[in-house]
Amino acid sequence: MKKKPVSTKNGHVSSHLREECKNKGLRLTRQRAVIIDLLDSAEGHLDARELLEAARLQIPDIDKTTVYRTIRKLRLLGLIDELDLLHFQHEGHFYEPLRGKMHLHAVCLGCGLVLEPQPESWQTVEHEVEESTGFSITMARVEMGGYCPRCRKKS
Amino acid sequence: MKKKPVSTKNGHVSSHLREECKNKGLRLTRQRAVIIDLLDSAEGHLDARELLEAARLQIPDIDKTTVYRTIRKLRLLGLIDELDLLHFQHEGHFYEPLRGKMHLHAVCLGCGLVLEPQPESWQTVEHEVEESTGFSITMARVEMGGYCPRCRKKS
DNA sequence: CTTCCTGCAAACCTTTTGCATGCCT
DNA sequence: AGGCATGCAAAAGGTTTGCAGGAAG
Repeated sequence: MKKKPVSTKNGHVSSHLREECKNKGLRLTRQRAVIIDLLDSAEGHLDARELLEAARLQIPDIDKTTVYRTIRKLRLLGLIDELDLLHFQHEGHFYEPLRGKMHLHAVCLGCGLVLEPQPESWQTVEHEVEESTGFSITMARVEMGGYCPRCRKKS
Repeated sequence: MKKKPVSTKNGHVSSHLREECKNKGLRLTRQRAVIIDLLDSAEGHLDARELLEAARLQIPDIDKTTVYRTIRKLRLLGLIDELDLLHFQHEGHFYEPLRGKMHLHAVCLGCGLVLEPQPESWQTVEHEVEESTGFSITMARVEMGGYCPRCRKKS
């Protein structure tokens, strides 16, 4: 019954992240290639443990340390983003390739389904905040909790 | 991050959170009363450690376990919210009394300043998401990263 | 008086670090 | 060749759990 968060997004097969890494001068080892490809093609959101398990299928001896160090590098280069997904049934973090400045996740508190709509009206919110605070916003993470149509009917 | 638990108003005898606890049948012990009042009157955002230290000033022998257990109870009752504040220079969580359905925090990535504007346009985003996903949104957490006017000038 | 709460210690989980070896460029 | 990356072990937070004694209603 415990579902892990599921996303609707489809991963691209062509490795966008690999290119980025080369450009940024990151050494492309076998381990990194595998991790990068997993992130790039994952259907849902992966946490460190899942990433490790998936990588082990291809490199049985890969260590969690390598996973964490790779994640960190990619994060510092601004290539992936770290999510909490409201810590719904989960303590750690999830990772996904960074595709824009704003990330919105709508999490169903009933079943864990995760959708990623892109509301046009977001720009307005961002501008309004920049005006009222004087901040220059460089990134934003929006996590909404609620109930999907199916879970709403059950209750 | 230098948000210190500045509890300005001395312990109000009847706080909002205290009432809620009684209504929900939570036993009001000395330890809980202190923790609740700290959360209710805190100016910044408190994490578990700060909460413990502040509580120790009033109950020297209070244990971190009690703090965590109280936080959890309050969270499950929907009385407080748990924040990550983008994990800026910090791994753990922050807590604050739940005052509305949407919480927005703008974090300065230069100095850690946190503001909480309330953009009117938010409602539009929420409606747009509800329409496009079919979700019924019950809560939302928005965390923005950027640079405050002062930090922008330094660079 | 019963139930729920507390303190203490220890366990747990996720993430980081130190160090010697190994691999990419 | 040289420097960055890896694996292993161990540490470092943050948070939770087991248990016996204690307080709240």
